[in-house]
Amino acid sequence: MNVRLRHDAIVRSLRRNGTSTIDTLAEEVGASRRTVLRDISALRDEGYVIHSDVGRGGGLQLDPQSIQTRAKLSVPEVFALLISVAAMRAAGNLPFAELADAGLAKIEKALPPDKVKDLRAFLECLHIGQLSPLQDLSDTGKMDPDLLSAFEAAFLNRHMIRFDYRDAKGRKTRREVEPQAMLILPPLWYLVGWDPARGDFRHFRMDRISTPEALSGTTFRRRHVPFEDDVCPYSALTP
Amino acid sequence: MNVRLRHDAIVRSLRRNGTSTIDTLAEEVGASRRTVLRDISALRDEGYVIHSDVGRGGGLQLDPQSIQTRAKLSVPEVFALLISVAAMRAAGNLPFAELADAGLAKIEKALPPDKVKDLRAFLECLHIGQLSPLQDLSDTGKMDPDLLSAFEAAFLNRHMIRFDYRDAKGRKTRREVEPQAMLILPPLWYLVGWDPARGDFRHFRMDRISTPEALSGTTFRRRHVPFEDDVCPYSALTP
DNA sequence: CAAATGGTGCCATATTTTGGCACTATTTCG
DNA sequence: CGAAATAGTGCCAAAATATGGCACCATTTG
Repeated sequence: MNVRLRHDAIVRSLRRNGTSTIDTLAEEVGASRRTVLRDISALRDEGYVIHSDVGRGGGLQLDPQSIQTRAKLSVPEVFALLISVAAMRAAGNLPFAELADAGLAKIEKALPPDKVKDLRAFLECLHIGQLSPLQDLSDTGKMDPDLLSAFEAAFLNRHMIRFDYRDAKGRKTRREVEPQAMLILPPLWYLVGWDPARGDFRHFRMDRISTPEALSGTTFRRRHVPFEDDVCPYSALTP
Repeated sequence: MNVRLRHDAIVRSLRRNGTSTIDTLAEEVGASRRTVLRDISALRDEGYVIHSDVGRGGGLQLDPQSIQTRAKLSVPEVFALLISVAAMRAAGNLPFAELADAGLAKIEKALPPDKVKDLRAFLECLHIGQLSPLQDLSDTGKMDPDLLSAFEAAFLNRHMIRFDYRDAKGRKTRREVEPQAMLILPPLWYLVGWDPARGDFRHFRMDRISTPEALSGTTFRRRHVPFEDDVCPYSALTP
């Protein structure tokens, strides 16, 4: 039997039985006592907390808190999770934020080093604040699902971004802007772009953007984005 | 060299070079052509998308979108991430929600089956709505970090929960309630408990709860929690 | 056509994992 | 106390697995 499968079988068995002796485990998974002992040691190295009591009535016990998933996530998925948690905690008073952060920190540690750099660059563009309660939210629409990949490419590689925009009065325009920052005023999200044609910053509500596209041939330099005092850039999770 | 390390080395090399031939890779990682071919095949099985072109000028190319992390998360961390994303998306209009969901679905698939059942039971208790803009948020405090583990145990095993509560007027009481639901009105979180002593439901703001403790000897039955119409129970991510 | 590339099957060899055994240390039961 | 039950370690031969080399095939490019 495969090592991986045997480890899983041992964990399952420990979870089911509460307490098991090494010999019981060995019989259950069809391996020798010696091998099970080696597996236990390996599981401990992996982070599983397994208590042991020697003597009559003793045995092994798995701490259920220490059970770990080993999900494989793609980089955009990690970005999305991170943004969600960051936005939520900024929206105020997220319980369990420490745990969510700990999870994200682990995920971040598992990323390739240059992706971590990308992640931090992305987070630097993220500004979070509180929306005025007077804002009319009645026409809030759905976000274009292509936004994240277009934005990821645009922010990370300093590409300009082109999209169709429908403003509050329903007028449609085609825009080409430098994506300088992302502003989150829950539940609304804005792209803060420098519009070269107009020589000024413009805020675009994300749910009014359609057919976004990063212009891979272009680059731009970062500008100082004038934010009000109560809007602060998001500080990265792990310092 | 270790298989794991060699796989990592191959991925790194592919990421750095853009296009590599098998022979270049073999030289770089110090293995034979045959072994590198086997490794490429294994990486593809793991989910890496590697394009190949035969003929002069051909070679291998790694699709950067397919790079995966393999973080190991504990179960409470998964709960915390899930709650964060669920709450955020309910708070309105979370961009990239699909991606975050996809990530969570993967994580959920990697959980042991009984933990998935727990997760769903937990989510059934989660009700999410919109806070009235008139609510005074000035005295919002920090959540007790022990809340999640106490709540997890209490919700999943139907244990009563005991805690100290400080109400809006600053009066402190000690409570023992059945945790029937969790109500999220961002940015505030409430425990909805049936108080047997008072024979009625009570709402407790989570940031006013301290020293929570699941009473492991007790159980209770689920009651119908009277929610207003605009508060809906959170529906699990993967159907 | 020849050269450059990815890809497969086979087999002997190198490496790693496994099982068995002897042994130690600790606890519990009678 | 002594015997039994338990976890844990070190060592070595045997079993299993990974590796490298080779011959070979298919496709593309010049």
